[in-house]
Amino acid sequence: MEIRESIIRSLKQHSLKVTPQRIAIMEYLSGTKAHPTAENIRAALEKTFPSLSFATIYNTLEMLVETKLVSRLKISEESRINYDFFTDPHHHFYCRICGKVLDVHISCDVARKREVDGHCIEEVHGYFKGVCSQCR
Amino acid sequence: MEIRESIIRSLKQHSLKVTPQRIAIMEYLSGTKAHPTAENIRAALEKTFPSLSFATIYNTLEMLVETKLVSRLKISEESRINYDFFTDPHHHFYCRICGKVLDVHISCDVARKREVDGHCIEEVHGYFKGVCSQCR
DNA sequence: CCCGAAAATAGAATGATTCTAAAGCTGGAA
DNA sequence: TTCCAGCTTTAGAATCATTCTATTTTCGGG
Repeated sequence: MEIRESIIRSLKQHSLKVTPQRIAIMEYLSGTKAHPTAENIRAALEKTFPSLSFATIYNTLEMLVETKLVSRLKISEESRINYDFFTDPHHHFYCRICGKVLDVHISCDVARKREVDGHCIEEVHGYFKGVCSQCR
Repeated sequence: MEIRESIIRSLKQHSLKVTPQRIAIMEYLSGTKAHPTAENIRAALEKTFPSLSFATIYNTLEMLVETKLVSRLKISEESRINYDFFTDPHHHFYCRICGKVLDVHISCDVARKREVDGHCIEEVHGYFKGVCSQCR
């Protein structure tokens, strides 16, 4: 399988061990647009990995954030972190009715800046909050 | 005093009781550019209010957020909330070295949008992360 | 000045995330 | 192929910012 192979390749590139848990978490993240939380990941994988622990999930996510494959979204009002398999830079929308986190398709000059007020920018998060088109 | 009067006025406008704790928290917030956390507020006011509890601080902050006088920033990497006495809409910068949250002075068209992808926007947060001018 | 309602307090509870110690894998070397 | 050191996983405990609870105190209209 295509995706599985590229996941294994990217683990090896960073000299990280290839484990079924890591592959499953990465496959799940890369295959969804839902910006899952750690709990979502556990729920999604509990059939195939009944003993998958939060420690493993958080360790894997930490590793993915370090290697810039995934970014952490602190957008929800529920004090949970949503994880986004990083493709192109884009902004996000949080619906206060249904709680979903959605990608926003918009061109943003500001997000492309490499510095502001003399500060060096390494990361940009654009968060919109309100009511999504479905919940209106 | 000017500021104290306007604080009292805005509490009365929302038919909220005027208490010394509320005034102190609001005065402190409106007088700083540091985007304090609940803990920062407690530390700043412990001399004048030795028994000020977190419940009071969080209740007051909740009330200020409800009345749109203050906004919650989830920008730091330390899982704490920074509070911003709301004046004009503006973006924020988080320095991963010193941990400070700074105002960003930049004009942003995207932040003025009232909807994206059919979603109704009620709130916008622009978060930049990196190394601030002092820490560079 | 009184009194009911709202607010403040101390301390317990919550809940997402992180840590810990022990057991289980992974993958390079022999 | 087997071995083994070290990295990973696991269950469960710990952490810690925030929220809740029960009680006491304060506010402010009458």
